Amino acid sequence: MNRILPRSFYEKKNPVLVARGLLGKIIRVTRNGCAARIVETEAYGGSLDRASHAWKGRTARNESMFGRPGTAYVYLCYGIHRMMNVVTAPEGVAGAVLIRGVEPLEGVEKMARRRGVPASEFRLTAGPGALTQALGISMRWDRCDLVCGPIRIEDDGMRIPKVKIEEGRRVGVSYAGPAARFPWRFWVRENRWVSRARG
DNA sequence: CCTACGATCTGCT
DNA sequence: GCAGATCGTAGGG
Repeated sequence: MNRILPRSFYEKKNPVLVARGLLGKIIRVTRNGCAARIVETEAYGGSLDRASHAWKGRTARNESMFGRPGTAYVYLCYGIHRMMNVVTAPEGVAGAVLIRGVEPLEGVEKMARRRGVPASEFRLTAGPGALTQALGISMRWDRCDLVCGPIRIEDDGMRIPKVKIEEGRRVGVSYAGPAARFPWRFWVRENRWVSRARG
């Protein structure tokens, strides 16, 4: 049986550790029966990370980033795409991990219908905006609990060997000065469902 | 009130 | 490689 990741998993002070640790874990939307394995993540920090929404401080938009570890931060990007993050820092401190790519496991036909592309295609769940659409994650799930809420992150015992984890620069944050070069993006080497093959 | 813009994706060149 | 889609947020007047 799969084990739901405990709150302690998310309470590490460094989002980079959680970003690495989430590779190979399973995200499950209990309501619609869809599940997928996480193969690509990015870590985001607080006031010291210019690429982070929390860089300028606490606002109504990024409020959930300061919330309880093990909850979701879902936001709208470019007016079109929903982005799914896992809050990782202690309450009151900003820190999150963006889920950027997942490998479909269950409910694949539902995912294909939501996306409007064949289930066999790479586009089904590669990319942060694509995977939220595939899994049916909307703004309603902002701030929801990932330990006992409608979205869960599980461990089925699979381990990604260290040599199969690659790291590189985060995507789409070139405006962020030195922070743009932080190697805070992680993905599973040669996995088909990684949004971009290299960093 | 008004404006600029973004942790993206797609389709076309 | 590039433009367009599309809208909530934040900051300025």
